[in-house]
Amino acid sequence: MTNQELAQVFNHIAEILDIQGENPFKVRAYKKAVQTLENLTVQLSTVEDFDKLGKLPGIGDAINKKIRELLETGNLKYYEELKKSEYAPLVEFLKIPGVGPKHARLIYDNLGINNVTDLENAAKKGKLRGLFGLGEKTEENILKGVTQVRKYKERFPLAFIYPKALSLVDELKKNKEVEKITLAGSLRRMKETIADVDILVSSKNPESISDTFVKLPQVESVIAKGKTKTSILTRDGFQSDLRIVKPDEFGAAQHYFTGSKAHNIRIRSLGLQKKLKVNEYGVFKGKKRIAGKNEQEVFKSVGLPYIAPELREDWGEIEMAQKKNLPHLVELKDIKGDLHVHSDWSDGNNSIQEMAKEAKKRGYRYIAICDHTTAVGITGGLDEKRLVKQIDLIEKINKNLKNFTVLSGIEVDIKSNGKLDLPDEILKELDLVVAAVHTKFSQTEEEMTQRIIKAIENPVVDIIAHPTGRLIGKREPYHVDLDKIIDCCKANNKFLELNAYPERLDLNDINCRKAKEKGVKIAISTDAHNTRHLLWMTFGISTAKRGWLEPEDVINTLTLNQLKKLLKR
DNA sequence: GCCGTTTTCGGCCCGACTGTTTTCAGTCG
Repeated sequence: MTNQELAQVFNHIAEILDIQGENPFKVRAYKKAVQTLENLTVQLSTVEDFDKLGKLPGIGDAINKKIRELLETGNLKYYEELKKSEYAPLVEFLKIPGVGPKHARLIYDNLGINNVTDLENAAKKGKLRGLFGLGEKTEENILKGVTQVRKYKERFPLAFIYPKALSLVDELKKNKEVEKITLAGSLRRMKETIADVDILVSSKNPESISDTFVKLPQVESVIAKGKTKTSILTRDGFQSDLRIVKPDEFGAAQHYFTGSKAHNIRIRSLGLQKKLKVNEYGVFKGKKRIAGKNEQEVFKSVGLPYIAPELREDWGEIEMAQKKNLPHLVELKDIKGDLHVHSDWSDGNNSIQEMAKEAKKRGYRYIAICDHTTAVGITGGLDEKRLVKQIDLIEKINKNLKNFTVLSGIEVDIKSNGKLDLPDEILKELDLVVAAVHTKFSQTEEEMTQRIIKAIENPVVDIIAHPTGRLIGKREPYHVDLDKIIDCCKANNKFLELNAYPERLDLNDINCRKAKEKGVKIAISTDAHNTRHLLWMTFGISTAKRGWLEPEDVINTLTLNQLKKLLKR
């Protein structure tokens, strides 16, 4: 049972308890445990005695015991009983915006409705109005909500949302009453998927900003509109929340609105210990406001240095900040090259020269052309003959380049038996060998793990590309024991890729951190198939930051000479 | 259910908006 599956169980428990009307703090305790489980860098199922990991935040005796039962038996009696509760089916209602545990319970207790279809019919027939606290408007909202859930139930990939969010910001900036403006929420923290776009504005004329916002061309409908808080649904199907504060409140609001929720709760608790109240308007000692103009002030008031948005998940950053031991995160400016890009020799759209020119323009010093091999089944995958020709061409291209080097690389396929798609003799001639799994994803964990280990143990291989094979929202990772893969890389002095291709982001944040903890270095590569894709490095960097990576953890922060030395070529 | 340099009991982050109400509960982030 994976951490994620454990988390799902406890989340389900929390929701059922919530509807049953349990002590809200008990519900919150379970949700806190869910957070902890989702953010762990270790798979609990692989740890012999997880008490040795030290105290896990929010997991006390009771939940600890339940986790053990789940891991040992695959079952939890308490949970099985809870699922038999007549209220259990109502958790479906919680997905509908505007419907929470109280309304779910109210509707069931009075009308006996326990599924979304019946709920929809009842709302259409006007049967909900008249229940205590429910009226005509609530019925309308439930109907809208049901449609919305069916239409847009997923989160959106970061790279899909990011440019659309920036364009909302650009539109808002046209209103001259905007003083400062920033993205906030999970988008500022650069999570790999985004549910909604949070925007924060400071202005002396909030109403004017709200008015502009609801009239933007992107607006499909207005969800809520107030003086300082307004929400819309965009035509692209995501929600965007706007918050407007006074100029000197901007920092406090920015911190509050960036989250995460768990991080904010910790900061507020730290504040409370110092008898301070922290909210979106500032930090207060009694009635006196002592901070809030910028985020640095807010952190300082609770005794912490500035914490980068990408770290604000309450997965250890507060403790590290208290010890003045925060990582110096890798930045885009540290990157000296891209170690996995394609050209028109395989399925890329641009020539080697064009890719090199664009990379140089970005300030890089090198780029590795890593086209596919034939096994991938992509037209134009390189066989031995063409690879030899490409090596020659790259040599010629390099003679005409100043302060920039094109490396001869390959994205060689790891066949299902762990052998590579090209002979070692030719691979040895290259500057860089990136190996990747593209076929037979259905292998067992044992088979897949051995397959990749065999590749890592092959002396010609340098980097394992997109190590888990997942496609965000489309394909789950293949079954692989990543701990063994990481250990094997460490033992053989090999590297793992953080593939910045927006739907991959593979390794993800948590696994990057795991690799770092075990001392395995990472190559952040775009897997670009045309010159525009080189821009995706931004998302690679943000994922790396979320994985706590520092420049020294990333091999493409090295100069060409340092890199060559590391690759022993 | 969790947690503790005020506490092993008694707290648990905080505020805006909506819809339904005549002062507030529910929901959301």
